[in-house]
Amino acid sequence: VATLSAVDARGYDYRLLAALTEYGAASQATLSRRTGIDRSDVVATVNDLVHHGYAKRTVDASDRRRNLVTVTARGRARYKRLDALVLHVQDQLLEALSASEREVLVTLLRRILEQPPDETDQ
Amino acid sequence: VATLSAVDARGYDYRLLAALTEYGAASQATLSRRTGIDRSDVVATVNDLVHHGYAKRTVDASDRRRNLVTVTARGRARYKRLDALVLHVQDQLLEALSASEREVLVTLLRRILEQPPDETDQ
DNA sequence: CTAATATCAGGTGTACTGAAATGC
DNA sequence: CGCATTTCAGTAGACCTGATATTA
Repeated sequence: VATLSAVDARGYDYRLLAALTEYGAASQATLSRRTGIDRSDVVATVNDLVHHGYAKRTVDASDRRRNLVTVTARGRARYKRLDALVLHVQDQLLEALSASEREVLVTLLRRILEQPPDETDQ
Repeated sequence: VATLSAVDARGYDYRLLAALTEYGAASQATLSRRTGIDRSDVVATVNDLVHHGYAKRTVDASDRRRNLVTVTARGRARYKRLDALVLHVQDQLLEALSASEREVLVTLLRRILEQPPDETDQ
């Protein structure tokens, strides 16, 4: 987090750029679903990415409601830079754990996250 | 988090009440250090606790800079209620893990947290 | 004078809600 | 018509940065 702000980026930027370069161009609603970022926040973040030249916004010809968001070459370079930073931070954070311990940790956390949400409140 | 808001409490309330009932009365600066909550936010949260009758604020006679914060009987009852809620939520969250798995998880996370912070930035 | 304390005013990133306009 | 998409305006809690006044 602090590392991202040092290069003037936020979590939303990184997550959107990651979705764009890993999964390809998509409409904003699709990006929202892929990243878990709220639609409203996708709008603001894409505004920012476009403004910095990291992405392009074009109307989808086959469905003119949609804005197709495409990553630019600059955006891809930006993502590579951010991703390297994030990986480096993760490595530092997990340096107290061995490789097999990290696997155990990920497995346990995944089990928690993949738990069906509780529906007791009704 | 959502559970706390259902009873009109926030994380800061819970953490301060916990520190007060577990460690006893203290000055606001001490509470800040014990809970990791910023001094500014301690002020606002104590305001709220006092307003609801969960805590008392009195000037420390031996050092008049200090405000001694004391938990009231109401505050202790409040904490018991919140603590029960939190424990229940934790249990739900971790229900996918066995008791020994939970121990492993806690051990791994503790190792990460007890890591000396990185001082690469100079 | 230096240091600690309490307080206030404000800013930021994350997350969400509600409503409007447009197009399928 | 219902439905999806985009956009804007606003709210909320967590977290943090100063600056100020008081007292040790």
